[in-house]
Amino acid sequence: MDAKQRRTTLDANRRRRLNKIAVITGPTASGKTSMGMQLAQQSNTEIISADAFQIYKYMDIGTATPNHSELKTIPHHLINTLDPTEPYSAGAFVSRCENLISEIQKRGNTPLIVGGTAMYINSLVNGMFQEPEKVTQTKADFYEQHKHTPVDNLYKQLKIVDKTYAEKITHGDRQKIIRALHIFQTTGETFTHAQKIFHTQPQFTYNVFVVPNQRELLYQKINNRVALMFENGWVDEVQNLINMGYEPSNSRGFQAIGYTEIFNYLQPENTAKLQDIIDNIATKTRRFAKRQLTWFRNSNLYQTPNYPPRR
RNA sequence: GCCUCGGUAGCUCAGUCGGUAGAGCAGAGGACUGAAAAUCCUCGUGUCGGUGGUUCGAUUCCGCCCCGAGGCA
Repeated sequence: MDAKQRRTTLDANRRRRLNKIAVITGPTASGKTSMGMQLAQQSNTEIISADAFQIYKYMDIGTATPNHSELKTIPHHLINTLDPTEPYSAGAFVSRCENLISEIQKRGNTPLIVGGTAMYINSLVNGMFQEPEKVTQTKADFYEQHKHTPVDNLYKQLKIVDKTYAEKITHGDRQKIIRALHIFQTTGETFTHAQKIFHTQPQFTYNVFVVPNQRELLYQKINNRVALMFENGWVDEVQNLINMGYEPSNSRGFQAIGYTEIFNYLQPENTAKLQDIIDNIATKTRRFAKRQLTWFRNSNLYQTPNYPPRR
């Protein structure tokens, strides 16, 4: 390689580095939104949400969707666009997100990805298992079919067809076991192997930043924020969803922490006190944050100076 | 003042016919390839209220004291 060639390679590398798309993530209530807003002020930035539930309409308070003025100041994508009954997933996120990035760059603007759904970010940055059509189509049926099969049986089956994956997950994890079995049945490939052959490459490169935080402070912020959500009318928001015909049985949106709890609270046969519901939701949110922290801590994907703190 | 019942893990409580103790919840650690705010795995947490006595040995039995709840006055 001569000097000139070396220089062009270097330039290309530098360009690639400069072109890296920034991702801001962190546990719930860590301040991702406001940090994203601050960063976005600097140039023509458009924010893409990497969040599994802010994408739904009519679910703003409990999902901590950015408020009206924030949405007005900076263009946001993948927020308030799906009906609560519609499915959403890592794959759906990645394809939408990659399309949006291209569009934004074509406009000459800078995309900024903000969100706390670690699996979505992982999938975006590392690529993911591209589920074949036939898998998607037959999924619901297969899951329904095995709804009542004892997990032990399912796990035994999985151990026979795909020992590697069986050992990777845990014996009670019905959700993952069924998925692996279903993929084996429809594609004829073990999930372990299928993950390799159907793996998609990411279209862009990214710099992922984790908002630093301290555990105790974070838990305090969560407790305060949950209380605030109730003050801001979270119960009314859920009542409104019910009035529109949305409920846990027909809407994926209800998988977001708190919504089903409040739904149950609003049922006529409910006997629980509101304060207990609030405490319960705060606990679930803390546990969720803890899982997020585990993810950020143990993946080489996430980099922020002095992060992660051990405790 | 007297009587009764309690005081054991961060919380709610079980238990030890005397050999220094568990459950649930909270908490901690971990896994994760199209449900991921989902789903799942692992793990402890202690002056057994204080103090004296009996005993080889007391959280357990006895006395006194402190704290809480109820009752009688």
